[in-house]
Amino acid sequence: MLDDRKLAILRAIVTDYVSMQEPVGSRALVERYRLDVSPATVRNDMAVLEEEGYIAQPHTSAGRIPTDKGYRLFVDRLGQVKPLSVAERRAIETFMVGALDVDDLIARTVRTLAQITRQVAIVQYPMLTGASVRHIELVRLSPGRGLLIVVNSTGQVDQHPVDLGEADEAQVADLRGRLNAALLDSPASTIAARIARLGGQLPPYLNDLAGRVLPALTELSTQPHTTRVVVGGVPNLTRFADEFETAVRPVLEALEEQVVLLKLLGEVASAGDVVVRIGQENSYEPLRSTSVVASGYGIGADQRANLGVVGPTRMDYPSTMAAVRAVARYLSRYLEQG
Amino acid sequence: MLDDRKLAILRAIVTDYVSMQEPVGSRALVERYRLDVSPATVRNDMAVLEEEGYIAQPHTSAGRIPTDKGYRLFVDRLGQVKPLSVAERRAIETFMVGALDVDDLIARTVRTLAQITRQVAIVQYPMLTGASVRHIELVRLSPGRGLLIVVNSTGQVDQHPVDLGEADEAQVADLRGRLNAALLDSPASTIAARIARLGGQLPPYLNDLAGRVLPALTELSTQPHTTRVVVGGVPNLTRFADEFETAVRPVLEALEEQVVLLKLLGEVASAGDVVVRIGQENSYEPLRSTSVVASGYGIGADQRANLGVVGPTRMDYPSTMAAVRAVARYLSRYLEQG
DNA sequence: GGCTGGCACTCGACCATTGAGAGTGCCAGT
DNA sequence: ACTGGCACTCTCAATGGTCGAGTGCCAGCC
Repeated sequence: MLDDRKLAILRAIVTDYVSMQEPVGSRALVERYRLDVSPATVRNDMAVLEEEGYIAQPHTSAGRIPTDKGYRLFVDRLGQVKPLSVAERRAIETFMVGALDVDDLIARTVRTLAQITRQVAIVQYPMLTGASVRHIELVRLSPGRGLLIVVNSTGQVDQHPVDLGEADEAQVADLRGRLNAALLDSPASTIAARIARLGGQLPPYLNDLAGRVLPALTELSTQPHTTRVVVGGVPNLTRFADEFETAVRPVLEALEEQVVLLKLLGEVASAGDVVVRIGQENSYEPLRSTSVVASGYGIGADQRANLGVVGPTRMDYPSTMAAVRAVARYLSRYLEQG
Repeated sequence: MLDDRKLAILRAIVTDYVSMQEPVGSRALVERYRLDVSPATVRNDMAVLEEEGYIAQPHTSAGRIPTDKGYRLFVDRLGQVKPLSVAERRAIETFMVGALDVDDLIARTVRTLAQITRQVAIVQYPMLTGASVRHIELVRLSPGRGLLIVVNSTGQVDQHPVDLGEADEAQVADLRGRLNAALLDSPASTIAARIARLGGQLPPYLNDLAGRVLPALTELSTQPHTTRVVVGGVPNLTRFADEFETAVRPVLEALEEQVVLLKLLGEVASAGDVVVRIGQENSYEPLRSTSVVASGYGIGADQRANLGVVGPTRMDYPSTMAAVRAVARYLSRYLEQG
């Protein structure tokens, strides 16, 4: 029931509204996009599009704006691939040349993504499945309280506090030695099994301590750093100063909640390619008036970390999607090369 | 030239403007604060205060608002100590009970400070001078590139990438062993000297490598974590939605620049007590229309880390200063107790 | 049957006018 | 030295009128 012309009109409405930021009428439409029909015809088609719920009027006698449903159709069927500009491409390529370590790499990534999309960027720390354990440190901070630290071959450092129970310094040193001896240079893929095996071979006097430490170690070495996200480009939110109380505040609040961001990225970027969540489609209530564009990234097929941007529903989807995809790919490639 | 009554009027103006957020006139002043004189008298005094530059009129026939100079006088001589409310005090006490480690402690601190001041909070990572080196790890990531990691007794983990030059795995392991043997459990106060001494005792074949690693190690062990700050309470900026383009955007941009924040805190909080920078007094241009309230904190007299808040010049200085001071003290005490 | 030009209609944006109110500065009087 | 009174200024909110963009509908045309 939506013929080609109606789709073309919807595409034009989305495009125009995104770039002009104000409702678009039938006359402007035929003038700016070569539709080769009269405004009256466009109006008839727009009436149909409105009935079907793809566009809406803010008020009578104003132009139309796309609805979430309209954006969805646009993204799924109408968006044309928009290649990145030379400057954008160069920005991506430049940003990682000087990365010192993983922290720095992620910081640069989030900065770059925010810059080229001109939106708020979110990058989750990568899972480095190719990494192997380089050192395990078990520190006794005070009686009962300790800290477990795992250093892997990429230079990533993960830590987790542990309750040491009644263990004394000697027991801690004993276990630390055994852990390092048994697990050093284990690839991440086999580490869980090795930890389990080690658990059965320990002398009885270490059983209590091991029972407290080993679960944390398993968690650390199989899900390193997954719990951290980095946010950048927050100042870009000031571009929407008009809808401040309604839209910006909830977004700022969401951005301070690591847990929320992780859940958000996790839900959105399940498949390998770029995924878009538009307005109401977001399950997290305060972000119902924004869109999220995200992608998984990582080494090989095992992409379990995510990155993306958050912006207004009226965003330039083709460009944003292209940028997110490009950054995700570059980052993956960089990680593969070490 | 400023008699008591004029000072009382200035205090009343500041107090009223801060709570009401709008210019205050002579009538309202005598009504709300028991000044025991007529509005006309107040007007005369206000004329003097305006001449001296302590207050200003947004436009003719509007009330007066304090200038930066007026706030300065208020903070220096007129602000009365405002004790924290029970709820605030309890919030501070509660926030650290469950702190797992240093990261968690800092995260909780920034959250608490943002919550009770209702402003943007900034907390710098603490210098732990009482700490001793617990483990040194030197990892070779790829030929030439390496990572130096220092774990201290409080569970804090610092890392720094190093250029390993031509060194092979054996040399790296050799140096790592010597570093740990020589430096383990060194208190931070003596570590620099020990590193220097060790440098002279190394066999020649380690000279090149040591020359690359030792400077980084010295830096890490004497200035651990000082380069990191954590920001919280950003959503509070939405309370000033009116002055958006002018004030909020530059603040958001500043908050993304760790370097700027460090410099800011460093400049402000030099002495042990709470320090206030008001508007123009800030050297960093984009923050010229905001005020910074900061304090040093740390263990003993050796307070070299800082925390504070950033807010509009029209803030409640007594309350904010009390909150910053209280949080700084609690945090210091907590760190001392380990 | 689908497209088009024409037309009456609606409604928000914009502008000028106006009145109310808050606040001031000044001055004469106590 | 303080006060009451007064004329003046200026902002803010409300009012009302015009303008124009945009629509829906309809009759006519290809």
